[in-house]
Amino acid sequence: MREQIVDAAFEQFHRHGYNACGVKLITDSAGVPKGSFYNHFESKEALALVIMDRYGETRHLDVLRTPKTAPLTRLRHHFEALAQDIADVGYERGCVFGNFSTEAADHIPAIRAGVQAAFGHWAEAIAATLREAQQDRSLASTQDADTLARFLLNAWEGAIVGERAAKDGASFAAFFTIAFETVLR
Amino acid sequence: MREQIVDAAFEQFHRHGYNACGVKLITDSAGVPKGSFYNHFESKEALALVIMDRYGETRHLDVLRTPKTAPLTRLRHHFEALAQDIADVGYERGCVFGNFSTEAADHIPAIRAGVQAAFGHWAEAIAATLREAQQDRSLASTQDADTLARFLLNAWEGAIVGERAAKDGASFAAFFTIAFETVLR
DNA sequence: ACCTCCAATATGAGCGGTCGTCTCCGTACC
DNA sequence: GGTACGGAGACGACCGCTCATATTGGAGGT
Repeated sequence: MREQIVDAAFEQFHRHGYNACGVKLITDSAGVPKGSFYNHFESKEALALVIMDRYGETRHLDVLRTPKTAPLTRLRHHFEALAQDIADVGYERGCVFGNFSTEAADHIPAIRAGVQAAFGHWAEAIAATLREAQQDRSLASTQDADTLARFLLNAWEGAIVGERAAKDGASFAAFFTIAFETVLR
Repeated sequence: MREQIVDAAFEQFHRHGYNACGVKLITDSAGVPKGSFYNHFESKEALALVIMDRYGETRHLDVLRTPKTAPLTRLRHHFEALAQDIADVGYERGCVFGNFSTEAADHIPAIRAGVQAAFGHWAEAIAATLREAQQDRSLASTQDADTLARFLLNAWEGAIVGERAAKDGASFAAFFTIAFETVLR
């Protein structure tokens, strides 16, 4: 039953964000009674932290570590997988980390810490890939890998924000064009 | 009194976003009774549209049109002004457009349309500046100016998302470094 | 094999509070 | 006298959360 709640919360937090997603919405879509929620989670906030961990495991970070593929190709595949996930649902939901950062980071310290850690791990995985590319000369840029990684991650999150308003794929297309043809060369 | 409500809503929407900002919070911080709200606005949603217009006028787009300054310098001043606004309040609030896009674009069509239009005007102002720079050869990049503009705008919005979690200025710094040293050259 | 008992979980009613919105009446001004 | 606004309060719905009451399942004793 706990697993049903987590599965449903994963979907609903992803779709509606933190504030617009009530406990009742989660339990209803999980098919469990509302009263059962607090048998398994201390609070909605605590559930959100669990969901962030779970969500992090689906961010295709494994693609960045695929052996025998060129680093920049892996990076492209990484973002393509993320883009496909969002395009598949008609650009109708954002990134859980971005949602939580925008909605809750300012007034819920634990959520802010969770988002910060998630972005940190993600940026580090990208930076490691970029360092590989710099070492094998496939990336000529001498910009600091951590700075590049943070910039790319943020540019991606912003592309999601833009796509949620436009829903036409243009922001994602601009990201791939500029990131891989100009930033990463 | 209408003006008081608009001023307060400008501040509160900016700080808390759409969902976490109630009508009572707005009227309280405006110092007007809650009952007066609907004498001046059809709904909270209608107020949000007014606020988006007002907010657009404070986005320092005028800086992009300052005469006798090099186009890329104007662009840098534009983003520096935006960054200063956010740094001044301890990175404790986002961009109204980004907030609304994340929180409300999916389920409130009028808000989505407003955000889309706002991002469109903003991107066009940046693109015009970039075209100027391409024509006077201060920008060597042959990438399409509209694509570049959309990418930069989204990268900026993403930097705000990252900064709201980290609050250390690193995302803004990465934006200025990569955008002006790598993307725009 | 069977009963007893206890801890853990299931469950929905309901807590105090807030949500966006509306009603109603008093007042002010043309 | 009519229209527009000021302002108190309350509407039904929902918020996150609690609690008293069922229901369950397995351990321990005989």
